[in-house]
Amino acid sequence: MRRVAGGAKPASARPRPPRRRARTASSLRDVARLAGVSLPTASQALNGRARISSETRERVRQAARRLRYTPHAAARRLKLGRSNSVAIVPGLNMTGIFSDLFYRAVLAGVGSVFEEVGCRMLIAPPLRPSPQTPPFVEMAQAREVDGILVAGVVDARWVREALGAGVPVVVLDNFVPGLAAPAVVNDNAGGAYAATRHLAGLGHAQIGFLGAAVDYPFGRETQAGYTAALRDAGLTRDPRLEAAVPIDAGAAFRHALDLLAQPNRPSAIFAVTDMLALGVMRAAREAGLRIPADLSVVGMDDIELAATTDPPLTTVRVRKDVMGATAARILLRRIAGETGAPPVTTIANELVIRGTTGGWP
Amino acid sequence: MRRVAGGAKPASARPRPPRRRARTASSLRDVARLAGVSLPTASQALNGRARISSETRERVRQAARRLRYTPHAAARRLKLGRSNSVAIVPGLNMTGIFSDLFYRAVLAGVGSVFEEVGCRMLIAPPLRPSPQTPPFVEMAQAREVDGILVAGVVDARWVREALGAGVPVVVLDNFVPGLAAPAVVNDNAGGAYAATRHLAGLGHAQIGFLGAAVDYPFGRETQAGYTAALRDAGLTRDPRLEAAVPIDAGAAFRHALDLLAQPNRPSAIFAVTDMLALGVMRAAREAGLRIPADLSVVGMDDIELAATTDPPLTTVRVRKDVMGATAARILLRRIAGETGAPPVTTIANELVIRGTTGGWP
DNA sequence: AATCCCTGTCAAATCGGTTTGACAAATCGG
DNA sequence: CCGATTTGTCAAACCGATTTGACAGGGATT
Repeated sequence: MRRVAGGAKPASARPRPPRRRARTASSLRDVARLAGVSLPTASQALNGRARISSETRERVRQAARRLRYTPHAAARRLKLGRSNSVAIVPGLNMTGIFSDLFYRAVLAGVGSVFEEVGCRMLIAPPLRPSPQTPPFVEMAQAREVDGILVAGVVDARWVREALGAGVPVVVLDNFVPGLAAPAVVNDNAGGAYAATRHLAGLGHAQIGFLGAAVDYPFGRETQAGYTAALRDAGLTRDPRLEAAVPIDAGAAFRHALDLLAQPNRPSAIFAVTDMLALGVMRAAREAGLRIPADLSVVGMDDIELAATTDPPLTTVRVRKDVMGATAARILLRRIAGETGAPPVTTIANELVIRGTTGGWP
Repeated sequence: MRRVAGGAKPASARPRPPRRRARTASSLRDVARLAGVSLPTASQALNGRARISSETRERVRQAARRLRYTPHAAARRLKLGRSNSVAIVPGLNMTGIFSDLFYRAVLAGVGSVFEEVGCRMLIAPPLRPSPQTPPFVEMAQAREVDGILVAGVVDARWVREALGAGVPVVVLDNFVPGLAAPAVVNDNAGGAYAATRHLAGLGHAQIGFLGAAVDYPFGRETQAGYTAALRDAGLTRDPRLEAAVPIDAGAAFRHALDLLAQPNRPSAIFAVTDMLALGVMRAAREAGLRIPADLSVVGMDDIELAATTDPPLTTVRVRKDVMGATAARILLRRIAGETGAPPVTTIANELVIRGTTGGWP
């Protein structure tokens, strides 16, 4: 190859120029130099409790301030062995960390706690029903995070893998028996029971149930609460009044239309989430039924929306923020080395009576 | 103090036992040892393109697999100078990263891009109107993240500070002129224009406007679009038909009641966000007006909710996911060193005509 | 005056990787 | 058969901090 005078940029051939860094942040070394002390002395002056004369300490502090010194995060992490951050893992039943009205509120509670203690929150890619190792496990193995908070349904196998890497895990809204990770759950059964008892107390005898698939604990627990309430109220179950649907207002709408089209239609419906209850309300409008005169509706969750529907929705308020904050605090304790957390913490909820429930007949 | 025999746990006095690590993850050194090669050879075999015999490479790979080796995140970051992660900063106008219907959709778009390239998302604590240095600036100075994505309103001063630390910044939904950080915004003026023209085209002459405070660009831009559309349609502005309100359905409800109580009430209202439009719809019900027969309503954003109201809301669809994804891609390019991004990227939106708008009279 | 104990500072090791350059062995061309 | 090149491996330096232990100098004690 002919070399053009001046060089056809043999960039890779000659030793690369040291590429002066864009605007290199100052390191502890710079601070030490400016303060006229050695590097370890500067370190001690800034955060050590070692024997440093107050005069030196002040000099180092000023130098650090002048240079806008902030310790390099990765360097500290490497040396200290802590990353001061946790991973938030959206579970299999979440559509996405930012796309779920329920978990969003839970995570607000989580966030407030971690923010308070200065712990970073890393949003892990949402779980997928694939046999591949999910990213959060690799994050654990890479010690990228000090702890992991899983929100929702997760394959126990991966949790064990993460625990095996020595990183504590707390599971939100999903108790897996036998797992060495504490869980924080809502009292789903209790909530369903309270909602159903409320309707029975108003005189309803035909109480419909719009539940979730029973292959998730949530589906089973709400089902159980509903059934127990019927029994305690002296009512008999009628399978024609019950349906299991995906958690989706559209699906609820269609199933509710079916329920309401029956000759022996329910006079009240308990839907296990507010989104489902919204679908029921839409179906009632469609069927020409007035709420609550012709049909009572109770939801569960108390998403913000619930208070502004027409009429406002009676619902079981799930303490989403408390769930989140509790899980966060448990995780922080685990990270700190404490082990004495109960395997499950159940958060009680509260019936909020608004405008969609009324007496019958 | 009397010491009880057996000791009142002088825990802090005696040297803590070395606390053997829970189950120490394997390091590259272990892999090298198992494979019978030196440490740098193992490194090269796993990810270098250097001259390693394929036999050795395979041996190292197997050893790594056997030991479930995952490189220590902090160590790589320190050496490579990249953290492979970005900070998401909730702006001043966000109630919280998880509590805002609009930004939530934007961030879903952001997330999909970063997830695809394996870039971690760190949720920075939300900005507060305080003079203190916000955490995201420290994250930049600590090189904790490679880039910063600010969602919403932010003090230009802090953005400059972060840029000064050499960390690229992209601002979402808020263009600050003169800032060396590219912005991605919605065409607010265009959307307001389209909405207003739509109403004018239906024959409405009294078009009300529920806007936002004009001290944010969003308020000014929508105001401008509304005004221009009136002018182009040959209508005259009437200040009694306009109101500026906080972005909040409750506030919209109250202001809309006032607008509708006037003798010369609007026959149509354009509200600059869907949440406001929901408030207007509630106010119309309260005032006994049917939609769209007595009052047409147009919103803006097209939050999920908009399609399920009764009747479904006509609105300006903001391409929230596109905004997010675009901003993410621009940031990635900035991180890679490219500088040729336009200072503002405006995302066009689209009028979605549903059931809340009708002809007049 | 000799010994001892503090006090304040710094040299050196470490965390777990990546990268450069040196070196020995193998291969090649003439 | 010799020098040049290529190939495969490893020693050493480095990223930016923290922490341990050594050391010099000054004051108190005997």
